[in-house]
Amino acid sequence: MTDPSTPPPKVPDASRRSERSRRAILDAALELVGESGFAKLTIEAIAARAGVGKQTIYRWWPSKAAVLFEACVPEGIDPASIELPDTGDIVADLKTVLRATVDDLNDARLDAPTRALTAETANDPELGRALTEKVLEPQLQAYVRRLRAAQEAGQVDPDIDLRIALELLVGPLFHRWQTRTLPLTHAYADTVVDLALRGMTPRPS
Amino acid sequence: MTDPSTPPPKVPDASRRSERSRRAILDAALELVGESGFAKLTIEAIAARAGVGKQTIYRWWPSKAAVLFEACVPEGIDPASIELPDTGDIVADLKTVLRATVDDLNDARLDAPTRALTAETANDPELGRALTEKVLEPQLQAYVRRLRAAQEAGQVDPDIDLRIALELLVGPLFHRWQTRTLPLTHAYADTVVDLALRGMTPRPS
Amino acid sequence: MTDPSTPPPKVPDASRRSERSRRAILDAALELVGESGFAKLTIEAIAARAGVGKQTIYRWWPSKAAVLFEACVPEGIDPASIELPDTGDIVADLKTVLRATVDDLNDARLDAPTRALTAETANDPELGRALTEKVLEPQLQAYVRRLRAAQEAGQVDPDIDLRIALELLVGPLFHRWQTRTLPLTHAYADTVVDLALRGMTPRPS
Amino acid sequence: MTDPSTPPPKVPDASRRSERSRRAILDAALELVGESGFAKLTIEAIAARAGVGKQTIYRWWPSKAAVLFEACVPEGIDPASIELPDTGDIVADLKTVLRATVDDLNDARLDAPTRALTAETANDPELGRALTEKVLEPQLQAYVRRLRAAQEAGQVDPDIDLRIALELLVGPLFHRWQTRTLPLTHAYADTVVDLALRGMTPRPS
DNA sequence: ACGTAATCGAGACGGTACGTCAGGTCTTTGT
DNA sequence: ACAAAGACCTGACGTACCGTCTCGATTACGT
Repeated sequence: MTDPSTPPPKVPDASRRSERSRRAILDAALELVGESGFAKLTIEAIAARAGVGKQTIYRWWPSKAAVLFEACVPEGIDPASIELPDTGDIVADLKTVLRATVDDLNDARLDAPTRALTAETANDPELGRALTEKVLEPQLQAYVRRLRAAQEAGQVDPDIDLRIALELLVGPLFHRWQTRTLPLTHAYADTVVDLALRGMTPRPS
Repeated sequence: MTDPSTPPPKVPDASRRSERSRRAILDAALELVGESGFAKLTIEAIAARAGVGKQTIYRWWPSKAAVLFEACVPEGIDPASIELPDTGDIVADLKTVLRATVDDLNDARLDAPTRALTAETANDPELGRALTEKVLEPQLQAYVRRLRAAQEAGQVDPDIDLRIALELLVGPLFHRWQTRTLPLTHAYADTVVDLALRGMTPRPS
Repeated sequence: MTDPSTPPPKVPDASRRSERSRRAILDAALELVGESGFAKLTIEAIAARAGVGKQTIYRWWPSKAAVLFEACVPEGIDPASIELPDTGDIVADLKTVLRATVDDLNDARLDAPTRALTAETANDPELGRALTEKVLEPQLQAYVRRLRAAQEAGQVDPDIDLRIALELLVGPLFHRWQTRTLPLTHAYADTVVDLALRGMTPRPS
Repeated sequence: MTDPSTPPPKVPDASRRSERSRRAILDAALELVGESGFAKLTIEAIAARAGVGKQTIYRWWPSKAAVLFEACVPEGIDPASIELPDTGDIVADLKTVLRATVDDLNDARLDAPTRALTAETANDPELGRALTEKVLEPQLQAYVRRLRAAQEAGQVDPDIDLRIALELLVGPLFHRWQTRTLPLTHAYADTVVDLALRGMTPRPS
C-alpha cells in the first residue's frame, strides 16, 4: 500500500521521449557553457538555443547541472571497461596516463564544463554523488587495478595501501588544476610519478 | 591625463565607513551560508539579516563571494608570519600540520564557507586569484620553507623539487576533501606523510 | 476551384463520432464549471474528468466556451416552439413568465454557466452570435408574439414598438442580475410588469 | 494582539511611488485592450509596452482587471458630485442623459475596456463590487435624486418605487448594449424614456 | 557651533530568470 | 479510422533577486 498523502510524482513515459529534443538540449548546453561559462548558463537559454520548450527540460532533468552532467558523461559506457595500459613497466604506464590526463585538463573544450560540474558539487550533493560514482570512482578503480598488478609483479611494495598510493598520483595534479597555481605540464606529470613511485618501491628485505 | 569619458568611479571614503555595519554584514553572511548554503545566499538576505541597506553592501564589496571571502579571511594577518613547526623531525612536524589541516577540513563551521569559496573560483577568477594570493600561497610557501630546512638538515634529498614535494603532501588531502570519496582521518594524514617522505629520503650515493 | 494553399480543414467524420465521449465531455464541463467557476475551467480538466483525450475535445469544439454552450443549450429544440402562455390577461401572463425567469436566474445550478457564457461573449463574438441566435432571440420573439396578441386584443396601445416594450420588461431583470445590485424577487418582477404595462395601455383617444 | 501566523503583507510605501510608471502602465493597458481585447491582454505585455518591470505592476495592482479598472475610472472623482441636469422637464432631462449614455456606449475607445471589465465581474466578484460601488451606484443614485425631484414637482406618481423606475430606464439600454441585438441610437433612447415615463405619470386622483 | 557632505537604512525601480501551468499541436499506441 | 494518452512547443504566470537609484535621517568633519 502506497502513501496516499503524496500523489505519484507523475513520472513521464521515457519510451515516448523525443531523442531529437534530448540531443538538441545536450548540445545546446555544451555550446553555451563553452561560450559564457556555467554561471551565465540558464535553462531558458538552453531551451531557446535547442528550439525546445522549457518544460521539456524540466520534465527530464532536475537542474541545469544535471543537463550538463549528461552532456559531458554520455551514458552507456561501462565503468568497468576503463583500463589503464599495462606494458609491464608501472612507471612508464603511469606517466603515459597522467600525461594524457594533463592534456585533457588543458583542453579548453573540456575545461569549462568540468570545472563547472566540479564547482557545482559544493551546492548539489546529489550531483557530487553521481559524478563520483559514474566518473571518478571507475577511473580510480582502474588505477588501483593497475597498481595491484604492479604489486604482484614485485614493482610496488606489498605493504602499501593502494588507495592512498593512487591519491598520491592524482591528488597533486588535481590540486594544481583546481588552484591554477602553476601550469600543468608533461614534465610535472613525470616528476609526480617519479617522486610518488620512489616511495613505493619494495624495501630491501 | 585621465579619460574624460569615464567619470571617476566614485570611490567611497573608507574613513567614514561604519564598522558596525561592516561587522553585521560579515556576521550575517557567515550565519546564512551556514544555514542554507552558498547557493541560497543572497545579497538581499544578508542586508535584511544585518539590518542594513543593500547599497551598503554594494558600496564596499563587488559580489557576495567577496563578502564571504572577507568574512572567512580576516585581513591584517601577515602572510609571512605563517610558519610550520620545526622540531628537527620533518616527518613528525608534517604529521602534526596535516593532522591539524584534517581537523580544520572536518570542522563543520569552516566546511560550508570554504567549499563555497573554492567552488566560486570556477566562476570568479578574480576571487580565485585573491584566495590563492592571500590564503593558499602563504601556506604553501611555509611548507616550502620547512622542507628546505629539512633538505639543509640532510633529511630530504637535495635534488627534489620542493614545490612538487609539497603538492604530494597536500594534494591527496585536498582531493579527498573535494571529492568526499573517503573520510579524512589522522591516520590518513600520517600515511600520506610516510609515503610521500619515503620518496624524498636522500639516496645512498 | 479550391485554394491549393490552404488544405481542406480536415473536417472529421461526424458519423463515427462517439456519443459516449460527447456526453462525458458535456457532463464533465457542467460539473466543473459548477464546482470552480469558468475561470478555472480548462480543457485539460474537462478531458481528464471525462476520461477522454484532449484531442477529442479540440476535434469537435473550437473553445471551452463552445463546449459549455452545447452543454447548456442542448441542440435540437425548435426555437419557434417557445411560446409564452396566453390566458387572455397580458399582465398576469407576463408576471408568470418573469417570475419563472427570476427563479431560473436565482437557480445556482444555472447561474454559474450562464454568467460564464454571457461574460465570454465579450471576448468571443462568435459565441455571442450563437447565443443570441439560438437562445436569446427565440425567447424575445416569443415575447413579441405574445405582446402582439395583446395589442390585437386591445390591451396594449397599437402605436407601441413591441421590440422596445419587451426590452422594458426584460431589461430591468437582466440589469439586476448582471450587476447584482439588488435581489431578484417575484415582487420585483411583478412591479416591473405593472410599471411597464402602465405605459402601454391604450390611450383614451 | 495580532495574528502571528500571517506576517504583515508588506504594504509598499505609496509615497515613493513613481507617478511616471503608474501613468505609463495605465496608458499601456488602455492601448493594448483597445488593440487586442481583454483576453489577449497580459501583464507581461503591459509591462513591456510601459517600459516597466512586471513587479512594479504586481506591487500596486492585484490583477490585470484592477489595472484596467483604474485606467478607466480615474480615482478622485467625488461620487456624490454626479448630478443629472434639472431643467424642470423630467422627460427632456432624461432624454439628454440617456442620449449621452448611448453616445458613450457607442464610443469605440470606451467600448472595449468597459465590456472587458463588465465581463470580468463574472469571474472576479471583488472587481464587480468595486465597479458597482465606485461607478455604477453613484450614477444610479443620481437618477434616483433626479426622479425624486420630479416626484416632488408632481411630474411622477408619488407611489412609484424610484429604484425600479430607474431600472426601467437604464435596463433596456444596458440590455441592448450587452447583447448587441439591435443598434443603440438616440431615437431608441427617446422611445425608452417616453414609454417608461408614460407609466409613471401621476394617476388622476 | 554649525553647515555640509558623505554614509546609512530603506525600498521602489527596470530587469532577468526562475519553475509552473495551460493551451493547442503532433505522434504513438491500442481497439 | 478514431480514440486514449501524453510528449511537445509556446507563452504567460507570479516570485525572487539582481544591481541601480533616490529618499530622508543620522553622523562627523572642517571651518
